[in-house]
Amino acid sequence: MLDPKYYQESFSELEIGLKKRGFDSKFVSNLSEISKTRKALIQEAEALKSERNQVTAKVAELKSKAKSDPAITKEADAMVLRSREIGDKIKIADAKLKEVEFSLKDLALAIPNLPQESVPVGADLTSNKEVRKWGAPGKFSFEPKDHVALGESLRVLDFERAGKISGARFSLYMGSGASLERALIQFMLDLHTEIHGYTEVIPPFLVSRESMMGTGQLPKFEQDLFKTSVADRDLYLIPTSEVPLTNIHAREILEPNQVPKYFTAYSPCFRSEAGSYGKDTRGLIRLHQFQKVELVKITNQESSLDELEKMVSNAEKVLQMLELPYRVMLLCSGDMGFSATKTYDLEVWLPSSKEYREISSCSNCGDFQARRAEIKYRSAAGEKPKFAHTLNGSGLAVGRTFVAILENHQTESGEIKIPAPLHRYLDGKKGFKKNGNDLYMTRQID
RNA sequence: GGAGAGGUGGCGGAGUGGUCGAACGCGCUGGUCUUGAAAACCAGAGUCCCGGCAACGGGACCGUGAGUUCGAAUCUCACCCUCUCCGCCA
Repeated sequence: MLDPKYYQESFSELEIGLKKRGFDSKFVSNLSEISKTRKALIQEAEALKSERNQVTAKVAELKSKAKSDPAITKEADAMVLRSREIGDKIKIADAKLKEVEFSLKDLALAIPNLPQESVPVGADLTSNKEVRKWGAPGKFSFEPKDHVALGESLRVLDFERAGKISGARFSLYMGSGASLERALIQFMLDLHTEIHGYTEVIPPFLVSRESMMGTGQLPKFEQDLFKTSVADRDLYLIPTSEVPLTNIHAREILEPNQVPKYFTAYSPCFRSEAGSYGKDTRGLIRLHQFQKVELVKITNQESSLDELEKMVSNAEKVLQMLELPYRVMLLCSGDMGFSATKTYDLEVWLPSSKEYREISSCSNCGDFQARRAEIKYRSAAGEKPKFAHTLNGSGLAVGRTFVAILENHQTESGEIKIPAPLHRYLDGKKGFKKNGNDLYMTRQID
């Protein structure tokens, strides 16, 4: 949610910002109209309430000294009648106000965050800017296979049987494949907690509608989510653990020494992928359920841009240690998610398709989510609370990291060379073989 | 699933129809005293909204929502949450 001052005072600013995100100006004029109506109704209702409060106080005073004095009793009765009249008017005014506030809130919740100054303006991904590149795509003396071919021949991925169990867009990791996925999770969590200073969390994977509102998945993107309705309860499967992590401090005021907060969590993520029929139907790239290690920060208003840079480098560190070539993209205004004010994507090199694919997305949401979820902090003891800034990023998408490792570290014989930082998690495990200082994932017998 | 108890300010805890944004205690902030600290004493301090350059004025908020009433923290109803006991369960 944006600062209401945008649609109460700074219409032009809002209009410019929303235009960058592809909204037309009719929306803004509608918003400012309703906002004016709201203010007028508040003033009307509050004037009435003020009057009633005065009358009511008078009634109390008269009654306390009335005893059986008929003159005073009569005056009090008159006051009661007057108050009743005002009360009726208040009811009408409040009802009107409530209606207007509902429609205002509806509109306000549908407005995306505005892009930060440094964000390039553009309608789609063609306007994204490459910020830097790390590593060079590997040279293969043979035709590199894609992860599906590799995974199936190694007997570590089984999409056919996953389909039998749950339908399209699900995966089954078997044996050393499952071990590798779990090792990646462990490696990422250890790196972020031990080196980067994040606190590990195991959050709920089902969340309330309110939490989804807080981070901006709802009300606009209901069709992207899986919902469960059991015993009169509506819960949503998390599309990312950004949702529970960011909501940890919802409706709280954090004290000065509590900010910034760094959280990391492993979680499965559930997405309906409605509207992406026919896109990435093969392999682990786009699934209804995938694993992710998430990074979330709750910061003060001054440092969030710096914190975003740090978060990006935290995610980059994972790719560097796993020796996976990647590039960093600064997303343009039209390609950013709903809640973001600035987003960097990390894209990893996939030799089979000879392209960079998104493996992490790190966003600064400014105070956009904090307004929705009511996350505040004091910059010093006794200071007025301010809205915090929230950031989130993948650190990394585990399934896609699995893909990148298979594809980038494959050998001619179809085995996978395991990067050194993963050895401590996999050395000696079934399905892996040692050769000198190197460790390889080998073909399994099924 | 069955039975019961309860949700009040940062915390503890009063308040059962009017002057209650809410006693009291702790904690917090500022001051006096002190070489400094502690103690003692004095003062202050919530959040949101509306108007105002501001000082300030007004409105709302005692789990949430509706209702009764001239007037609700207090009465009624619904919902949510927490806790205790029994049952079941990883």
